[in-house]
Amino acid sequence: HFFGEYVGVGFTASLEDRLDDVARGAAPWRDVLGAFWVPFAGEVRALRGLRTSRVVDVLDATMGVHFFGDDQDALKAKLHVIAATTATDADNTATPFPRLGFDPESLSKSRTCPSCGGGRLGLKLSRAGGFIGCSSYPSCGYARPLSPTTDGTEALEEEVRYPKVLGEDPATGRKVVLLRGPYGAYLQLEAGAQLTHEARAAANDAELLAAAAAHSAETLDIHAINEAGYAALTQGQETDATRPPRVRASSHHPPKETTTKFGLQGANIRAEDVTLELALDLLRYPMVLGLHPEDSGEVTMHAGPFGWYVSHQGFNATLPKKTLRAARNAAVAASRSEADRNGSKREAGASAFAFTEGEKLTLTEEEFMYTGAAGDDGEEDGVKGAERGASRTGKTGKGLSDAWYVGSEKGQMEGYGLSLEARATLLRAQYSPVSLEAAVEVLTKKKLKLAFERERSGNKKQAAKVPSKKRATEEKAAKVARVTKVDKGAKFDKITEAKKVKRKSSAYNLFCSHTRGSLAPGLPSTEQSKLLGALWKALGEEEKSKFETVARVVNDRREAAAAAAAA
DNA sequence: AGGACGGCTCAGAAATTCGG
DNA sequence: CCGAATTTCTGAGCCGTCCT
Repeated sequence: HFFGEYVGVGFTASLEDRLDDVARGAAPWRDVLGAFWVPFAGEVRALRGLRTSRVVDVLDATMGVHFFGDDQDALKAKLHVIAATTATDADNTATPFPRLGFDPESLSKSRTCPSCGGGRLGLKLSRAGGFIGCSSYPSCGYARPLSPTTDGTEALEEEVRYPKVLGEDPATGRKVVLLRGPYGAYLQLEAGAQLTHEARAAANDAELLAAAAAHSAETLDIHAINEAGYAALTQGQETDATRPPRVRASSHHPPKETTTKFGLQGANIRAEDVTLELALDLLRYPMVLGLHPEDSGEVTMHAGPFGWYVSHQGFNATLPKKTLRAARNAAVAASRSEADRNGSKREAGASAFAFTEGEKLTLTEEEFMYTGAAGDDGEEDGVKGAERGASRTGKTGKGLSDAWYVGSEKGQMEGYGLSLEARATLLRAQYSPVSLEAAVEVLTKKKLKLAFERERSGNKKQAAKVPSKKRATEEKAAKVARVTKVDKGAKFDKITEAKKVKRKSSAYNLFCSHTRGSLAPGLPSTEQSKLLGALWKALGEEEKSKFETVARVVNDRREAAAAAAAA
């Protein structure tokens, strides 16, 4: 519409012909390029005032048939409006190319905004590119990606509309919202209305009651504590062990009203899977797990862009998958036993989650859903497996998109998935906090590992300085043995285990370390190896026997040192 | 299978940047 | 200032080549 001539097939073909003329020497290149450039530059100048919004309008009109299924009549009507206003634009130099006003009624039905019902959908442009948005923006925030839909209805239902209000935190009444930031979806716990003094006092009293109950078996009257004073009540209670927790007046520390955020990307959660319950679970992080037994410093659990980790005194350690899985299973087991105690019906899905990958299990009717993942036989997704007469027993595993399923023994992914409710319960359990003990273990392990590495690199430097290489390796072996005694980490173990039993040095090995230094500096290691191999072969028997003698001595001493260290 | 070597990739975590 | 994304830095682990 703006450069019609230049995108035409004929234009390209004729320009190619003329360029061929230039190549043959039949036409001067200045004339050919000039014939193209002069009018082209003029058109570019003329369109300098063109607004992006106008281009978007025209794209909206012409592409509407693909995005919204606009009918041909609607398209014709719009093009008519474009033609009419283009003429007006040319005369109007003060405000060139004003925004087009399409007649919304001329547009197809699927243009109606599914969110507000009043606005019309259209092509919009953001920093990140094109998208489909509502004409009532900003009062209506509906948006969806630019993708062609045949009937529009199916795609719209799956779409998450931002901001999405998930609900309220029942404890505080603060709003829980799913938002979309520059880097993806994130959860936000809004700064709620300031609590009244009475509400704060009640909350504080409840907190104190809980603390008191945890400390002593007998229930304390919290109001009596406030009136009579802490000191009077604790008279006669001498030791730290019997002293109840410190009591502070409620009005002294009003709760902080800050918004809390949680990014979904790092936790690898899909926005459409987030329920209010899961959101509240996630917004508890960073969470205080407890106090470190050594120094009583807080141990906290966080979600970073790289995954879950625990922190203590500024020292971080990533939580291994094994630890997270253990936390999940513990949480599920706890909810199960609680349900059993209450005599109530077991929470749907709970029984399905107290498993580890590869375990055989039988699903209940509620948990079970046929997903039809394999062998498309025309069966509709979501049909209950029982209705299809399928077995509800199989091995658990993780399929595409990390969705849990129960499949046949051979893992053919017959597709006996978990119901949506069961899936939601599993998701929640997945983000259970780890125990303080587990966190401390992870932290301690990493500290030991770091200490081990520091010592090892320290020895390396020492070995470079001190001429006696043998002494350095002996020290290293001794330290490795020491660390191995206190730690049994997976990868860490591999290192220590490998180093503990030191392989014997061959005469060739000694020759290599002796000669390597005199090779040309900067020679690649593989080339060094080739050269050393050739040199070793070329070495006379007498020379070789010298290295063999040294090797015997070195190995004997190493053996003696290892025996001493073991004793 | 494993030791030696430097270079390389990968992953974890700290440091920095971004946006409201 | 805060939380999240991106960049930067560091160490682990692998590669390939020789011989035992």
